[in-house]
Amino acid sequence: MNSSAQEGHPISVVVRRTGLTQDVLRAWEKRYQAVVPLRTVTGRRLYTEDQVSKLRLLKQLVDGGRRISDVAELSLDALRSLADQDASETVVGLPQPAAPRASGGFLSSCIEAVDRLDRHGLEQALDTALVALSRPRLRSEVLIPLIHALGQRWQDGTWRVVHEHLASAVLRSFLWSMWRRSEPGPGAPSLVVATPSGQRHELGALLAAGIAADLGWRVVYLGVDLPAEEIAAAVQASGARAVLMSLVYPMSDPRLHEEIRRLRSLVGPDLTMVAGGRAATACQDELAASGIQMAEDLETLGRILEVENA
Amino acid sequence: MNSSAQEGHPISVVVRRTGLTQDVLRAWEKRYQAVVPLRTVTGRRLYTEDQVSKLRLLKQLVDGGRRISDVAELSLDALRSLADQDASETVVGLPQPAAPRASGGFLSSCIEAVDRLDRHGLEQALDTALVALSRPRLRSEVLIPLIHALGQRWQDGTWRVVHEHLASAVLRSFLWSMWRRSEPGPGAPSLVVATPSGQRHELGALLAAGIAADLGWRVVYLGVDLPAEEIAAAVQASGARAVLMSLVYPMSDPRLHEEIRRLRSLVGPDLTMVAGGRAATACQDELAASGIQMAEDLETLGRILEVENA
DNA sequence: AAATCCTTGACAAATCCTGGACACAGTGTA
DNA sequence: TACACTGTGTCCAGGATTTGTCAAGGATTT
Repeated sequence: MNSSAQEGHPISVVVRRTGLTQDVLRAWEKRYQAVVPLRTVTGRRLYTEDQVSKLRLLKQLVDGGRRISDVAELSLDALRSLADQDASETVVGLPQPAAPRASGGFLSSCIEAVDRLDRHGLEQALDTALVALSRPRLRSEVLIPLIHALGQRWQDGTWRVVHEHLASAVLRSFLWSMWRRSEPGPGAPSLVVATPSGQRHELGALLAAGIAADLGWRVVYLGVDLPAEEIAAAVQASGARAVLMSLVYPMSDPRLHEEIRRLRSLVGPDLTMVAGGRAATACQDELAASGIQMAEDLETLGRILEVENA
Repeated sequence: MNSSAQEGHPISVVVRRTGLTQDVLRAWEKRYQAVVPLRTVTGRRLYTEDQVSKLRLLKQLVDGGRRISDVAELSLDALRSLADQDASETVVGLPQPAAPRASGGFLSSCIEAVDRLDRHGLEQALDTALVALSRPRLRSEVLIPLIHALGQRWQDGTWRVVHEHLASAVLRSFLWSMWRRSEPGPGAPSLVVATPSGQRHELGALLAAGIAADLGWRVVYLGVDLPAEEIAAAVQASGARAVLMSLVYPMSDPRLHEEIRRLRSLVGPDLTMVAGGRAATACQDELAASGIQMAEDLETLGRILEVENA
């Protein structure tokens, strides 16, 4: 899966991706055995991907007010459900409905809920999937298929506009809350996420924002349909190191090309720019001409972001 | 409840989430055993989720004029029914007791965060206001002024489109999460919330949806910019007893009347329809002609919803 | 040679604890 | 009316624990 995961990450990478300092990392290891990384023969730490996830979760909980000594030794799963519980702060959690075993079950209960225009049901289905699945799997096996289903059934007339609207509203809020709590450390590089003028589809951008946040970026999320000048201004104001654009719909828009070119000239030739989404693959060549990297799928996106972060 | 109730919350978290001070927390524990948290081996308090809820309720009741010594030892259920009772009384009864704290500070920290394009800061400011203020006050003293400020500063050029986008995204998610968890009882009537074709402004609709949910409606939230046919279909599918529309921008749209009329004819003359928002007050007469009730402000909206619910 | 990483030990800022005192508003009593 | 009592939120002092950070001295990697 991940080429670099084979050897494990050195401590500096973990620092960047978690927002914790080296000292804290070592202190948590020594004092609570929060994570105990492997070592090279010469004693240097090598962290696995899972350990990085655990550390991110720990930081999230600690930032939320938990004591490190209380949560350090919990398992990854326990941490996830705790984090989820904290996320719904204000409320006494309702009993969790039984979790379907296969992830296909999650997807179909989502779809059925949309079918019934059952907002609450959809949210519950997503929530159960959230605690049951790892985030990459949640994205690739539930969220993305659901978004596709949305477009599909809207096109073939199975679903009305209301279905689409309702599901979008729920998904938007859900995707947002997946990353809103993650706060990267002070050294983390910033990334502006937006869609350019004419592009109205928000879910892809939110999905990408979540992935970036998971990888340790400080995400400046702008939303959809923004003129090049606005994006450039945000890049400037936030000192971003990269811009990420999601291009989905409409597929081919004459203005799109022009917008991209303008954006490139506004931000200068050195800024990293990445594009993903169906419409991006369609005009791959033009994008490449403006020095924009392509992310065909989520793994590619993850890989690009990881490289750029380093 | 969560069976793996894991570790509890340290006192600082409870302070943040209940709005009580550490001193009060300890005093209530020592003097009335209102809640008796577990302790770590070194004697630090660990509160469970249930205890936090109980403390919340206690504070609510005490703020409403009850004596802590009278309510401290009641069970969670008893407290809840008491709180319900109190709530229904204040609606009929005298005006609210004097405002405990100035809420202007919340608003200005929100605005400053938007100024800095600081998503996280804005979310934090809103979260603080959420625990400190009652929901009606939160809405009328923070959220609505903030939405107005948004429009204002966008118009006069103080803020760019990015500011507006960023703030909208945060607010949308915040407003949504204010009511998404509320689960109406089995008998609760349904209410469709949407904005008709041409109306793109979502925040008002979300605000209204929250109020309705607080009043016990089962809210079917459809989002913005929906043709009359779609709204009608949703009414049908969900068996809604009423439709609520938020009309904000654009102020006067020739299509609007037509849409409204069409919607009325599609759903039949008996369905309750309510409209609110700036654009609604502008074309009051036309709306009345279609048998639509006006909600000039949030209190009016609340009153209408309460009557219709009965 | 510069950058990265390691360990150990120590420090200081936060956080939390207890017991006790105090101020103030009602409330009942002389 | 004056006075004492009670309930309650707040404050303080003194002490313990928790936790992030730093420095020193040395090894490894680039």
